[in-house]
Amino acid sequence: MSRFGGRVREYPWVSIDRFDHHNLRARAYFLSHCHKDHMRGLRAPALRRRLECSLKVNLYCSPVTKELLLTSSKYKFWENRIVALEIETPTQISLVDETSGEKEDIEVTLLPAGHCPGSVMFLFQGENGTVLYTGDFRLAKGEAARMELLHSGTRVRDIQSVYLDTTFCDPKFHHIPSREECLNGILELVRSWTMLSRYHVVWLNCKAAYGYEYLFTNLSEELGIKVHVNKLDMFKNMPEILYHVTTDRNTQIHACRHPRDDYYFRGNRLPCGVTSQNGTPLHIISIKPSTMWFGERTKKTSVIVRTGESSYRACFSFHSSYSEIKDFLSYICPVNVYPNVLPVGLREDQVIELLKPLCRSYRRNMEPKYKPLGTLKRVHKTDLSDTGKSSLRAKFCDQTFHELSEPEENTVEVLSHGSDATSASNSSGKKHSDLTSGVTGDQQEPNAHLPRWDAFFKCNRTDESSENEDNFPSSADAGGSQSLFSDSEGVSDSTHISSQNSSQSTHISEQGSQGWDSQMDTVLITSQERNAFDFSCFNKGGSRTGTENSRWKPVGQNRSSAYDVVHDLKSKDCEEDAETGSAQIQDVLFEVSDSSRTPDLELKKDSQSSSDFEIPLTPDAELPQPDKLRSLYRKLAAGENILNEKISSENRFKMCSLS
DNA sequence: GCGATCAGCT
DNA sequence: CACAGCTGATCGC
Repeated sequence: MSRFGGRVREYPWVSIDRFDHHNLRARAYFLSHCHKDHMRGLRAPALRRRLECSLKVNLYCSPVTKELLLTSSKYKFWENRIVALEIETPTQISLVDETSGEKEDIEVTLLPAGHCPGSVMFLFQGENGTVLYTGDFRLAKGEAARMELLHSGTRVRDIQSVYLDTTFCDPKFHHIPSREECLNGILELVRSWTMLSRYHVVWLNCKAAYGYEYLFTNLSEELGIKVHVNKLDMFKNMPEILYHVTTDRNTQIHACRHPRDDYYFRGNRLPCGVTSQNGTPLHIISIKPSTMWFGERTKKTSVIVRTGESSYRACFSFHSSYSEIKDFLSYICPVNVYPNVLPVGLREDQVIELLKPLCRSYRRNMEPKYKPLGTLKRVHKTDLSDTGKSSLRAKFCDQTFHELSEPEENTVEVLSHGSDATSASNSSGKKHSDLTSGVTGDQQEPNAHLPRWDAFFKCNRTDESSENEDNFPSSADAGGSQSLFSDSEGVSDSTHISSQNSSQSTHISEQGSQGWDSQMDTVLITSQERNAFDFSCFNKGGSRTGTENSRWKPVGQNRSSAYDVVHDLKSKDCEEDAETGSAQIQDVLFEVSDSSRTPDLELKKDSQSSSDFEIPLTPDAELPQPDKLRSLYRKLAAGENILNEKISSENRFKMCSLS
């Protein structure tokens, strides 16, 4: 939850995502997206009165956010004061003090944030420097490098301060499976269930908030089944969403809600009340999207976990993972960073310690030579529908904005909101146990001269080969190490999957003993890249940067997602389930399983499952030399066995984490 | 009666 | 397992 106070220190006349207290005096308001914790005070009488007396005060947001906001009658009084700004279109705004006539100009640019429909980040430019307020965001690695307007010419902009979504800024959320992987897992589960019969239905147990729409649209698109929701009038002007949702309860996918929906579900009833069709009782499973639940317990490849006879958890996140945050921030490399959110279980000073190494002057002090900031990775592809905007953008790019210059003697300021930097001074006490991993997260940079696995393989995939030529820390594309395992057929794939199993199943049995549903069959779904997804619902009419859907597509990935039965505590119960379909679904789901687990792979799994997300380097292990690595890669690529050359699977992980 | 705040519950 | 909400109780205006 956002604890941002509303103001950035560089531009105190604007208020963002907060509308109470001191924000009542702002000269302009900004709303990044339509979640309640970013709308505090927005419909309060105090602000309403302010609006009536100050005729020049406006609220700026994206067109989709405006649409969603005005669907609720409680915000109707804003109607004539909301200015919808197009995405990625720099706009000049005059901040006028109506009593003194004092005026200050500021330029604002909306950048897509990938958090929920209409969500944006705000890039402010003015006489006090460039400031980026991220709102809430989920951006994949390398996404910042593809945002043209974060750059000036071919270089990244000189950004003074970033006000950052730090929801998952915690090493325990180091990796969260990508949107596509999560979507894939859910898709295959829903597909498997709904195809059993027309009486097999799925309840998506989603929270009451915007952000699940792309899940609904993709399921509907892929399966041809519309999603039942309570309300859809907010999408009345968004045909790309509207088409895939319905208020007709006669459908196999439900995302409807009821105050006591859990109680309903236990009584084999959907939240909308439906329990049978034509007299035939329904077979309902629930899928609960969660991130935190996964963050603390799973590894990279488990996207779906069965938690009960007919209950599943699906990994799903609106917010960037720790590594995505690090990638984003280290690419921007601002002078200052301010966390907007306190991750659960972390203190502010701990978050700050994690972020500080990614800021500019810290890096300058640590490295002997000045490391230039990034360059634009790929020129933004202009949408055909992008009429008029490209010319605007061209005009904008012709202007000479302050080019990136060597910063003066800036000191790193990583401050808490409203505090006087007291927390910025290093408390010499004990650090969070994982803090150091944040600092060493950049360790790959000194090894830039080493051959890189992904670069090596990309040589064969010429379609995107130009993309990885620069040497950014963020250049690990679309999942880096993960794609190493899921794409290469054979040894490493099954090794990786089975490596997840032991600790996973251990954990599950713990959960089982804590009173979860009785049948604790655990299902791990390994994700496969499948790029049939459309994220257009995020920013209606807005052009998009190269989001995940425009990345490389795997060649020859024809088989559907692999499922792996990990643990079947009570196989007897499965027989009893036969009537409701649980047994059938196992047949459908688990076509790929035990055959991939050879005895020697089983032996290795323990060493690999010791840490949650990354396998740390063994302290005294020596790094392979470049020529050695090169030959290893060549052999791996050719499918040759390398095990007899002392390269255990553990070392393969190390190489993977290097690249 | 409304809003703000908090506890409790997903 | 708490992502983002809702409901209900209480208090003050």
